[in-house]
Amino acid sequence: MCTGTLERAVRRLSRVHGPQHWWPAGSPFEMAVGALLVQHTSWRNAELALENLRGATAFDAVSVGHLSIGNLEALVRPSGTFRVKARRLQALALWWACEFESATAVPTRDLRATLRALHGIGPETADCVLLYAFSRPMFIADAYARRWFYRMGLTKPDTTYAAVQHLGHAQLPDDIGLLQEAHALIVVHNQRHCVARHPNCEDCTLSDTCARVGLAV
DNA sequence: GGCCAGGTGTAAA
DNA sequence: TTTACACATGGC
Repeated sequence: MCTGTLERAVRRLSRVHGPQHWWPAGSPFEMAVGALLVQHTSWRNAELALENLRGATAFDAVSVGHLSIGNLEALVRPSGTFRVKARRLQALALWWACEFESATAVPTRDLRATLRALHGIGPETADCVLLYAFSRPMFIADAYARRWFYRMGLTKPDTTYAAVQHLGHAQLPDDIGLLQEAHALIVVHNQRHCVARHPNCEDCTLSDTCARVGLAV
């Protein structure tokens, strides 16, 4: 693949779908909580839980971290897997309350390892927190990015998260804004195409717009 | 009623 | 090391 091809593809996504401006939040902590609550659910459901937290607390790490598990479960319930997420959220909030200030000075690689060591923070959530809450240049190699890379002929179906991420970093500049938009655009692009849900469906076709500009889905 | 949505941890093979 | 499964709500 020629250097710049992927960057051009991302810019085409931006022209087709428009600027996304993820992640809507009032603070880095709120962004991190959003990344946790959106795990395996829609943003709509995560937002319902975020609204509950805004209504019940000042939405800072100390007050959220000191809520009981029972209270947290009730508040995050709309985001699904609420018993699991309540515990993950408590762990994140308690860490954040103690470590956020010093974490801002920690090198990205080390900070990622620290986040990954927290309960319930896997590779994708860690990278979302790094990219949106800590403004670190991370390419998020989620399922959508992996499918998109595969459909562009860049990877195989079983290419690992780490390998897709490495390719993303190799082909895209360390531009925070571009990487933030790239993640959002890749998600939106996939969600707007039937083929994303039915990869083997003969009836699924690209939208006229995307086909015209040569975008893979 | 079934499928899908901005994953992760755990346990068995 | 890989695979299977549990976790669970809300919209369509």
